[in-house]
Amino acid sequence: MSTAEQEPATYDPHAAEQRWRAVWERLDLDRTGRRAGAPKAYVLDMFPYPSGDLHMGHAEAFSIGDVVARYWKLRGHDVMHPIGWDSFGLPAENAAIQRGLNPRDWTYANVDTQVEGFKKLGVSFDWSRRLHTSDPEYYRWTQWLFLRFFERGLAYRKSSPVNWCPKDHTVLANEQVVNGHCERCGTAVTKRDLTQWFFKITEYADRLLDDMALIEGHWPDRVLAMQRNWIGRSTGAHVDFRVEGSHLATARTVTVFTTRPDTLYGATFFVVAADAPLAEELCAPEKRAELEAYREKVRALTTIERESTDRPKTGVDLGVVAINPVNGERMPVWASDYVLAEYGTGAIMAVPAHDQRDLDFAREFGLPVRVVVQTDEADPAETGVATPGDGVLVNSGPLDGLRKAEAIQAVIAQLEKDSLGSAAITYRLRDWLLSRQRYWGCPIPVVHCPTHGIVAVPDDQLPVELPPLAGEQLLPGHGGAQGESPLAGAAEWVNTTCPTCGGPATRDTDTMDTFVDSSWYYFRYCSPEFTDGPFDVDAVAEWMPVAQYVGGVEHAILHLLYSRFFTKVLFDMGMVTFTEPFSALLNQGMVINQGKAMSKSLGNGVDLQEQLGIHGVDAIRLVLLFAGPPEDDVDWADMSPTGVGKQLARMWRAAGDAATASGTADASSLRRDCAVAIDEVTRLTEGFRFNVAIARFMELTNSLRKALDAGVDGDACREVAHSLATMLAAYAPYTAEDMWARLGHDVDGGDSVHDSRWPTADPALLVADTVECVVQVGGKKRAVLTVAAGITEDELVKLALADEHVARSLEGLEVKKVIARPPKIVNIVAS
RNA sequence: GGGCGAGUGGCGGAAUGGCAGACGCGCACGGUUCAGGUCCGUGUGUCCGUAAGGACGUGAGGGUUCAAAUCCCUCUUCGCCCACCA
Repeated sequence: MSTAEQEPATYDPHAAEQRWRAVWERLDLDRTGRRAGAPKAYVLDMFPYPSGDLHMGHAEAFSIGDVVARYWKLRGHDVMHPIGWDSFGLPAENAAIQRGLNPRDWTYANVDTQVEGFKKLGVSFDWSRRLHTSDPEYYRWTQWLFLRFFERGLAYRKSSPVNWCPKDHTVLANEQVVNGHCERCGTAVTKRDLTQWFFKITEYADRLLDDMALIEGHWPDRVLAMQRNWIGRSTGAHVDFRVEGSHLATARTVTVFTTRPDTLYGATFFVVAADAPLAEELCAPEKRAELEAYREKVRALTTIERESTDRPKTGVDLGVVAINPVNGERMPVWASDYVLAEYGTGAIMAVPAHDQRDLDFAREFGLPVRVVVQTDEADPAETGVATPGDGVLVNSGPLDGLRKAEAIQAVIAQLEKDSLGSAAITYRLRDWLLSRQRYWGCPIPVVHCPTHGIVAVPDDQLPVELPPLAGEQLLPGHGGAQGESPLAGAAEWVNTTCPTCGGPATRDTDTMDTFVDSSWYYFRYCSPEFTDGPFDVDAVAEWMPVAQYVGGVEHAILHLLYSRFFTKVLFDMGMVTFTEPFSALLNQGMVINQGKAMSKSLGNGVDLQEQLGIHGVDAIRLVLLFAGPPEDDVDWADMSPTGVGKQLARMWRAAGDAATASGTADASSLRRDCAVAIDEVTRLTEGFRFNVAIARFMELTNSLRKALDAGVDGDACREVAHSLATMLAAYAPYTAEDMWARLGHDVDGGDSVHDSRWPTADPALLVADTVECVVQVGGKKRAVLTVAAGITEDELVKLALADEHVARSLEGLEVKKVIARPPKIVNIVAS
């Protein structure tokens, strides 16, 4: 008879949530520093944007982070697990325009909702460190940091093409451009030149690449690969070409970047970016009109057209010639949009035989093709397929006979000797465009003075606070010129005095990209109340770098790259002693439904609050963790919160039964199962294999259930229930606490499972006396023997050959070879 | 076009050179129950067989090995990232 039948109490997740949440708050279990003197661990979740109430994706992400934080707490560490909000940003502004509000009201109301959501979810945050990037106390220091970057020459202004919506007459952030269309009105987006603020992240390109060695193995390879790809370091050479034309008084030197200097003798024409000033400068007078028309056409191209891959090549012959520095050959100079102004030098030597794009262009305009690297492939001029591979150099003067790599070295050496070029490295990474013509962001703390130009606002006048605008005042361009921030319309705020001369001046009306705010928030958590700087350097030295960062892969490039950049600048400023902010990174996948991202338009969203109401917090947390490896996407349609709820109830009942168990039967098997479970769950938790760890909880529960029903020694059952509850505390905090209380602990009096210690497995129990040994014949399993763990190879082989199943398989065959790996496996080869 | 990753039962997934399918969902059957959207138990890759047992089996094909889901090669399908980056 099952003891469960004598137990009237039933598992009630909702009652547990209410009860323990209040007790935990009173006990203040999650305050950083409660375990003073213990090893420190900074566990960080990517902070949320206050878009509304928490959804299933938040539940998964923060459940993962919480397992990590709770695990290290149970291991006795002093854990800092903070929370805050990335609370500047567009949605607040759009909502405020719609409702005639100030974005602040919408934002902080949503934050309050999410705070309640996290508390209900039982995430073990240290609430005392809470911050919001839109608080003046926070953005004061964002501005302070901006000014330090400005002083170091790392923040600068230049004219740059930006996304422009011709209907709304406004600048759009990249995030507002959806498939080449304006998010707001659906109009196709074009480019427009405006003066913008930039951070000089390119100056750190090499360090961003090289320092990856410090985090390799602790960050997902995928993320590092994406960053490497994004930075895009190419090695090659700069080569100087003289450009001559009747209208050019003296020959103009134009430098190109190439990764294939070995193909220099194969250059048959020269191309400059059509939208670069260089094109205009070089253009012969009689071609001016044609070039202007072409540039107009290119500018009018929508982002979609621009990005279409196999658009035919277009261009204009500029009517001037470029002179190949190695052989004096004269070649035509064209302008085309397939050469990018922002990459390399904005000019290329075209080698159609060995570059597909150049070949496409040459075929479009009937330009010559000359093979200079002999490969196995057919003639590109005939096939239309360029041959970029390795081969032997031909038609290349002194390079003839060399192979590609040798030729690259040789030609660079010669160019350097003749001062016609040099080895060079180019990056795909661009400087970070940080200004936004929006209201709800951190104001850029400079003023524009007619006499002194751009003047930094003195530190003691920070923060430059946002004026309170609301509703229609937030419309793009409101009160200002086209392409200006709504702040331009706030005359009282804009008009100020120059800090240098005291004369009339105007404030910069742009605000910063919200990625600036989020590039340093994890430093602020270390000393959130600090008023003498963005952070207390001692507190940061104590806690950072972050031991474990958890967040979505959607931030693989921007946020994580920017944060790494900020950390390196802070290092250069002497404010921190490390160069990488996040020692380890875990990217969790998304929660999808029926194979697709949950969304309102698809109508496949699953309401988190509703699910929590039905199944309870722990069942939802656990089902999300159990669904698969944390880095994979998990599909809600594949999950069974009911099933997981039953499992939790089963664990809960087992704990209750164990509390009063009075059996006396042999407990060795149960103890061994428990030791193995502890050992594995420990490793699995540390390796983020939460789904498998949960499977082990279920197995251990099955063992305990059987033991209870079989009348196994009561003390042993209680011990196992304690171990189970303690480990479960990291995964299902409410249920674990309930189990703990049922096992006789006075939680209200301060004896919480979350203050207990992770169990350790008795090593003696992990070593089994007997082991199952598989015997194979020709690789096929024929028998399973139970043998002593310490069996010798000879004994094992003897036993194996003596087995009747084995003997039968060997009938009529001759044993050729026996491979034995005692005590686990024997393989007999026979024929 | 380039880069990276993945393909295992009806489903989510385990196993990273040594018993394929742990654990769970689903399903079937039995017990308990007035009842079951409860609990307890048994079974559940496919095929042959009443069974014992056997054959086959990790996208396809080949290779390495006593032994391959796992390592190597070719192909294929899917996913993600970047994309006229010289």
